[in-house]
Amino acid sequence: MSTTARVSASAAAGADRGAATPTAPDTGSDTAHRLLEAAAEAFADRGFHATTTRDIASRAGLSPAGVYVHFSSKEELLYQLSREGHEAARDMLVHASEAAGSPTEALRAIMSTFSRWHAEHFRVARIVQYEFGNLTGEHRDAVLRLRKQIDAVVRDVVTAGVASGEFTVEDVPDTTLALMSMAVDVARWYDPEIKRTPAAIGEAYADLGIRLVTAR
Amino acid sequence: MSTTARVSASAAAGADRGAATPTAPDTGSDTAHRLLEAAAEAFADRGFHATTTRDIASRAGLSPAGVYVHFSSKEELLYQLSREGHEAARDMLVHASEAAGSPTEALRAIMSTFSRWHAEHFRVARIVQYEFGNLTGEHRDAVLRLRKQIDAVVRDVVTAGVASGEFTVEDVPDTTLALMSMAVDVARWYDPEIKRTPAAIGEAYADLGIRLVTAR
DNA sequence: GTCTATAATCGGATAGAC
DNA sequence: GTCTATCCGATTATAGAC
Repeated sequence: MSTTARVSASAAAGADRGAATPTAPDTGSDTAHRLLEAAAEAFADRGFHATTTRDIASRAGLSPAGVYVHFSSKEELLYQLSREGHEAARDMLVHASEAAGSPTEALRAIMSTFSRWHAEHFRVARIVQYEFGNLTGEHRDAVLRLRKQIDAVVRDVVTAGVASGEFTVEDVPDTTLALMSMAVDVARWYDPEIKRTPAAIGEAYADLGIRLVTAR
Repeated sequence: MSTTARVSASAAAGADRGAATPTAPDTGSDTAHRLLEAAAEAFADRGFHATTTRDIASRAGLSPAGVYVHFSSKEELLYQLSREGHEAARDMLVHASEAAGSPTEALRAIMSTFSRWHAEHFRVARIVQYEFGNLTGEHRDAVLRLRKQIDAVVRDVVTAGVASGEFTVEDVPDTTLALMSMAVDVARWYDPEIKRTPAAIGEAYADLGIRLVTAR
């Protein structure tokens, strides 16, 4: 389904998954993983700036100083979470798109996958969508590149559907944005207490996505 | 257009607009207005927690202590902005809905008004949509009531359209939420630098809204 | 690799002069 | 109603013992 901005899922996943480089943060260890989980919960619930490193440390069962053995700063924790979240979302969309036999199937797969992910992983999704602005320098640039890849996957499907005559849209980039808005906003309102399951949300949004690209 | 949750715009607007009560914050004066504008800019750009009262004060041309003559706390500033923003959005939607002659017209008016507002007033809109969780106690309750009124206005239009046979939807509350998601998310991605005008966004989203409630 | 202790700074809010 | 000065708790990050 992808054209101009084709993203190979395997290549993208492999690029930064070699033997750990010596300077890279210690994201592999058990404790680092606990810290990432603690930070994800805190950032999603209270926001990046409202979260203290003490809060993260204590949720992970460490002293305040323990954080800095594994991550050089609070922003480094945010970056790891944001990057991994963006990569997971992108890879899911690439696979959904590639497995589909038509633009209609691809759009259904993309909308159900993407909106379901925003419900199921709503904490990471909130960090991905709403804490991007707290990244600094190169981290911000790196994540921005991932965001552009994600956008391209969806846009390419819409473009292909218009080309095949399956879709009728006023404007491809604008429609792409509206499709993504529906799925992204799931992270804002989703609450694990509600009755609707992430899977049901995904099915509903697949239908709504098709409606958005279909003229009366 | 409204039924179960009818909200009279005039009554709602008048309720809290009498002569200023002695205990109420000084939202009428020039300086208070400058502070609100300064806070709106800062909260929207950097978030509530990342904004310092010193930042707000200096943007308004005051010393750090000057803020507290007009507002009792940083949260009080957030509350005024959030409440006024919610009231403005609600009143616009009520008027759009009441002025329309059919559910189709009402939905077009609601979607174009609401999405245009999220672009034109994207700073206040971001505060309304993303800083709600930083309100405390009664402030939070009061704004939650406004949010329910806003939801009811849109839901009533969808319900009326289904009743008249103009709309075909799977589920009224779920479709209402998806409609609002598209408009709300405008506040996240809108940037005054882009070429699309708020009015054009409003027109496009009126069309997309109709598509969402129309079966093939 | 984790801790205790602490440096260095910041931030919300107040006191009291003008 | 605004200012200067300041209180005082909180916060990120580091030093150095174990």
